[in-house]
Amino acid sequence: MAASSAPTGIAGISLDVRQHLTGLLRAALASVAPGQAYAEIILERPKQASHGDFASNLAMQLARELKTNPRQIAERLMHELPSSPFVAKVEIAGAGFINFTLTAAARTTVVAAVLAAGPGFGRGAASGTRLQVEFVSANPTGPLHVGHGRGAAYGASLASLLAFAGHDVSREYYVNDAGRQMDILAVSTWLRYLELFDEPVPFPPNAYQGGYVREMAEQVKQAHGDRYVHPAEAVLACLPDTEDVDARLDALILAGKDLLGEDWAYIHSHVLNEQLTDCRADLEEFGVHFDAWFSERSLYDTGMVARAVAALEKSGHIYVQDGAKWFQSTAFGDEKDRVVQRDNGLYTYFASDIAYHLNKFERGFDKVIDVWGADHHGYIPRVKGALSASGADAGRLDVTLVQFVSLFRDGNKVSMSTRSGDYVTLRQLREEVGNDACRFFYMLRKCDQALDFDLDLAKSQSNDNPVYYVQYAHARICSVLAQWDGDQASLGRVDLTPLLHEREFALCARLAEFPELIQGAARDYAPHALAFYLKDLAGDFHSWYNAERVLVDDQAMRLARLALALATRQVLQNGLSLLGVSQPVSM
RNA sequence: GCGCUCGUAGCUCAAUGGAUAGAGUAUCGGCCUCCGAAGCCGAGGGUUGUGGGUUCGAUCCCCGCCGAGCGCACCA
Repeated sequence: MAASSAPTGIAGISLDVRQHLTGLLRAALASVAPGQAYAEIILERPKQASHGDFASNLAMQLARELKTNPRQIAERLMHELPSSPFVAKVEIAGAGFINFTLTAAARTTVVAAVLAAGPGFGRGAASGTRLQVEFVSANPTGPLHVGHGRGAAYGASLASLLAFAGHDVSREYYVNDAGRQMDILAVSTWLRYLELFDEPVPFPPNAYQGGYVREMAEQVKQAHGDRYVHPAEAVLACLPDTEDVDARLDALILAGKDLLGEDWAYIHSHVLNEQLTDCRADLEEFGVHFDAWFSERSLYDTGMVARAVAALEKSGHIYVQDGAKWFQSTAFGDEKDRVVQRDNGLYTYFASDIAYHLNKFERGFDKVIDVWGADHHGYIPRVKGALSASGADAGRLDVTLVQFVSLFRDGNKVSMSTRSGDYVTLRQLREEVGNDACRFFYMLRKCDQALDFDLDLAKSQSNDNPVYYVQYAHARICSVLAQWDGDQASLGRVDLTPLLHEREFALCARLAEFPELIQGAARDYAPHALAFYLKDLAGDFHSWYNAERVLVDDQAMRLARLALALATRQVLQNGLSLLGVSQPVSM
């Protein structure tokens, strides 16, 4: 067993103590029930300290097959367990659990392991799998709002988590720079610009209302004077005689393209650049970084959209009806078939999205993860269907839905309409609550849970925000280390046997849990689990720190406790940095 | 109407099919001549929406019902 092959004693066992115990159980199993020798052996960490460090439900799982009382099976398994220098006690409890209690040395050795690995403690072995996480991908038609903020915090933390767990991760933002929405933003800006020259055209209710549109119009005026001015009458003359607001808006876009000619492209690209630059800066300040910004328009420019549709056509998944081309997504479980090319010849957003996802797959990712707003859930069957129809493995696409954020101010739900420009931006939220609190707060609920965000509460009670609780633990450790003023590097080699209190064992157990927590949270795409873990870790630390003094006179005791504090700080740092939350030395 | 995501303490939220369902907050009671009280210790607070099923065991898996949010475009 590991014990005999580890001459340095038990220093190396902490990371695979689970494996070690599994080996013991496997040996006992082979003796008790040879026919079940390959049954899965599960070891979990009991929630209650009195249940030991690890528990196995093996006996209960075998009960049915062996037609025997679980507790009897457990007794026999326990009797056949090989002895181990790491196991202090084995007990049968409850319905038939086998509970293992480790020796003191086995429980505290994690401290040395943490200090030896440092920032790498908890990092998974390289898996060799390439993942892509695409998130935010908001239309660059206005400032990011608090809903985007949740997607940004979730996606960024998820990507960091997956990378730390051992995967090769690429973070991507899909820029919708080719659609009608961008045209609407361009024409909105142009109309505001015309107003500045006293050529007022009634501003459409379904155009972008936000103040940033007026600001962009002002910028254009400053930079180019009256170059883009046309008489209001000329614009109005293009309007159709209809009450249909969408038709009127489309007519305005056409009027802009006709009257401005080549200059339309300038307005269009100017507003795009303005919004994209702002979005990028906003996210950077939020600690959210991307490896790639993928342009939707590039899919058209390179002919990939046309090729994707043509391929589907060739494989017989497209039919023509009412002048439009339809993808037969019902053949893949969708509710209805979907248009990929309109009767006017223009491709739909769906068409470019097919091309985009095929492109992702062509880039060789083993797994493509899309983080979408929950309102896009109906979109999943058609995208997966299109991938399947194109001969791709739709199972390589995982879509994670992030539920809505409802904002409350003064007890009232804040209406959130991008079009009306009436919403709280991510930037405003960050300024009110702070980046750290924002990032952590977003992570305190799993993504498929709707979030009620009370602005007043978040603001007035920011001191009660859990992020401070975790950061405070970090600052306290920094403080005590500073007062000790010794060589921290030497703490990695100290004798840990003075650590004997239950609170010290509990803290050690929490530290030892970190690597498997990382793996589990990465597997489940659940960065919130890390936030909850850090809260628990900080709690275990505060509880211990309040009960036991670190800087005691006894040299051996002092060093052992300093080592435990330093190891705790290391794991706090590793975890907080994955969530994009700072680790202040003092607060 | 159909589909997706949900329903857990007064409130905000956790819980790889496991043991007495946990934290925070709020309420109540304790702890600073002592390394940071943004902290700690303790108390009360629950028919996990509801009715069935699966099994040694269900908050978790399956079905019905009730309720909430979202979606059901030749918009993105």
